[in-house]
Amino acid sequence: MPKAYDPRQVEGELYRLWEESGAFQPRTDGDRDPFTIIMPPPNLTGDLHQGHALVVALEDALTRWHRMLGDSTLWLPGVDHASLPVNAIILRELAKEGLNRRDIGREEFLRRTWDFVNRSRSRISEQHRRLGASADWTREAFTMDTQREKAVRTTFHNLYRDGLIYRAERLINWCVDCESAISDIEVEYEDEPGAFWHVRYAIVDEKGQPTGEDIVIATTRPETIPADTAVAVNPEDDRYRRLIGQRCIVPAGGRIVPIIGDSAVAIEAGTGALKVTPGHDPVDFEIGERHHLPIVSILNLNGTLNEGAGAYAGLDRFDARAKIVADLEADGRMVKIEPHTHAVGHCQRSRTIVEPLISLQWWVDAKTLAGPAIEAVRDGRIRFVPARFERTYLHWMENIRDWCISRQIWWGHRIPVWYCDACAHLTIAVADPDRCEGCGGSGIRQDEDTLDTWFSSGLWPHSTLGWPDDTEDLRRFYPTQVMETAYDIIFFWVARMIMLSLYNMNGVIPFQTVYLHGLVRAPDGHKMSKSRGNVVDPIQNIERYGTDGLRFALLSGTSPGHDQRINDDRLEDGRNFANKLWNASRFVISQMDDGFVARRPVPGTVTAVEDRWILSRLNALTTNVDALLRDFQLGEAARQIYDFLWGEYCDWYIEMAKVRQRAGDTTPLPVLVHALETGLRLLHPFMPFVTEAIWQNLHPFLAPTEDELLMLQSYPAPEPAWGDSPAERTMDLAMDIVRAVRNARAEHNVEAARFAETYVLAGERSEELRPLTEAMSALARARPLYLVTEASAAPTENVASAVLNEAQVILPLAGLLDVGAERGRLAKQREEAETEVSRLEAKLANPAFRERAPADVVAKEEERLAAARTRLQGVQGRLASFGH
RNA sequence: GGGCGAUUAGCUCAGUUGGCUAGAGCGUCUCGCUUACACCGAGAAGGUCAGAGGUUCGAGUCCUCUAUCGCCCA
Repeated sequence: MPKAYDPRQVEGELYRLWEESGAFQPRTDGDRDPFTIIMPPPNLTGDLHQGHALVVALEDALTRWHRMLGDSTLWLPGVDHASLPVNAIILRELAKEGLNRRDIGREEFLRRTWDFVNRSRSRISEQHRRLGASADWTREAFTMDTQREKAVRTTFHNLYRDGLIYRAERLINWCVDCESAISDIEVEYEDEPGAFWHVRYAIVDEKGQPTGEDIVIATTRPETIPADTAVAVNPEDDRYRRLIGQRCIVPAGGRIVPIIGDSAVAIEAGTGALKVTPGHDPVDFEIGERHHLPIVSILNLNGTLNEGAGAYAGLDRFDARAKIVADLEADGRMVKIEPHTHAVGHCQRSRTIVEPLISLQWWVDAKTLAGPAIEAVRDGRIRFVPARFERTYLHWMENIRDWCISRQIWWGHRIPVWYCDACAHLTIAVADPDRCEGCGGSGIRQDEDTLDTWFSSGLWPHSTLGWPDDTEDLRRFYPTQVMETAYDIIFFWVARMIMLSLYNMNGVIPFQTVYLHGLVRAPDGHKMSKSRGNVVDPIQNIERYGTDGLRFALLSGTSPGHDQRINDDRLEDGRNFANKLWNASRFVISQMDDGFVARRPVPGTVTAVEDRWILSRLNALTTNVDALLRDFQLGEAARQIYDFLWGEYCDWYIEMAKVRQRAGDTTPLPVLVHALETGLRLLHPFMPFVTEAIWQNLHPFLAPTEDELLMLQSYPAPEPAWGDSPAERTMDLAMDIVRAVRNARAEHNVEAARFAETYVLAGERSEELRPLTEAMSALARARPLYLVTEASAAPTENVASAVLNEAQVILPLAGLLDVGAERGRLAKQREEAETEVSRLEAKLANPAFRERAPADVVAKEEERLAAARTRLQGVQGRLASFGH
């Protein structure tokens, strides 16, 4: 084994070994519980980012853990066709050649897109492998492959049949840049500085002649004035109530419109009078419906104004605004322009301003589908981790609006609807039809539009398993156990998977637990994004720190639902941990000759205190990790394994074992091996490569195993028989003594290399410490080390000392003793002991505490007080020798 | 406007049924004999747990309010 762990030497080869062994595929032998995670499919737009790395780290950890528990474990990977983003990329490429999609036609456009997609797929799959993902690649799914297309068409067909999909002309969100409708949740509102333009509308009499009176409205969108079909005021508003029923002139275009009363008008906003534009505003659309107002549409799909805008036709929407404002000012119709910040809707993808307009689109009746989806979470069949996201989910579900699913782009699932030239019948089919289902005519045309990508990813938990076919996988692995994803796609994805899965799967939930992780942010706390230019490529991190270093950094910093920052320090720590483990293992392995087989220690036969201690600690760790993982606390589990391996196993146990081995005692070896091997198994789900690499080196010295891979060994289970609190108590004391000696030496500047005579005064606890004399002596560089029971057996002059609760450490330093420093040390120790004694005395003197606190807590505090008093007494004794 | 989250050592963060004398990594300072490891070892310094009230024998942990930052929804 090389002196330093080099991830590049082992990762690629180990991954091949794992994958070729077939271990990524679920084992179905025996009586195994299924454990399934369907991977959230990454977009095919580019490379994986740190968020994906976190997804892999978490899901792979859960997967490997369950595989080691012996479950029939399936982690099913896949990718998402991401219609709008991919479409945008292809359009951009075309634009470089001076082309648009209509120049090349649908077929050529799709050919180019598939080309891009295939390249992108293989890159993403390679990146997943670099991350160590133990996913079953034989089952990899793609939202656009034939099986998933069948699922999409079947779902569409059934929803239409049940009246849950319909086509209607409604107000939609139009993205000028994407040239498509988008759904409500793809619109992001941002506060932007704008203005309230106060515009004077002339009131007219029955003949349409101006009465000379005006009504002043305030609008944030003057360019929509030509589409006004009313002016509305609140009927409670005394200023305007008398005007209700009268009419006024729209100052651009000259249309005469009614003044209506509607309680949706906010009295205090603007002037309290609202122009009503049902064709271009959702609130106005509703007002229009209540008052049966005509709808005027003045926008073309490319963002220019149409002939409905009269003189402004042909102008771009932003130019039109400027022109209309200028004209109103010229006409004296502009009363004032008041700066005003308001929320402006942007397309999530293109960031351009979204235009509400009337359009004929396909819709899903989300309200109906939401019912069972709400129930499944309310009654606990599906639970969220962390639980607070249940409220987020429920609130959204309870206020859900119908979902616009048609997109006016070519990349995606083409809507499986065929219109007939001869009759009005719509043919909705899974397989392409060649004639109209209604009249049998052959003149049929498929709908030009495609479906929202989320419609296909909404089927993911069952479509990936083969639905609508009645497959073995579907029967075995549905419902899945865990859906692990980011909290920012609860509405986009989680909610829709629940709705569509319940619908398609006869009310059976898609997953039991929704585990939501936070965002991975840049070191400065900002969101990583391409536009910010602060995206870090996880593959670069892997090159520098190894996959395990990256994974450990991500996992140890994670706690459910919370964002985390990732920086080089954290990655370095992960890399260092891998190296530390590598070297500890190198040491252990170097202790064994060829042909040696480490027997597994058996509880009751292990006698050395330090052996009993490390095995007891190991059992405590195993017990904690088991509970933490069951509770999805992966970060805490990772940290505890780290603390055990580095802080207890390496720093103390190995060092103590060396002492015995140097004396020719070989008994620590099986314990060294067992604790290490168990630690490797515990850590494997978090750091798969380094643990497997070490295990492969360790394997020859282990009792034969059925499988030759660490990834297929069993996960350590708690073994209460290893619990040994007497050994822990003894070791705690021994470690305290060693620390106290080291501390005293350091403060008196005793040369590190020098062995110094040391007395340990431990009273009745001396006997249990005696077997550790040599260990303490070596670790504290205390030689000779006298373990004494009586204070009289130790010198008192010219000594440095430390007083612990149950022992004292005395170092005769003669000429080396810094008297001033020693006085200071002792005074500090006294102060600490005094504070502790008085704190505990006060607590125990409180009758309420004795009455109400549990007996074990009271007993513990009493013990502490007794110990603190002994300690104080000891320090005072020490100080006395200095004449205090 | 409504909801949620965060605020703990110089920095990044743990601390999940209230018992903590508040921890870790990094950074800082001191010292490094010891062939597993300098991607290391030993020691040290460093915190009124955002603020104010409250509940409780006991609050970093529960409740109320306030402040700052962030996110979601309207």
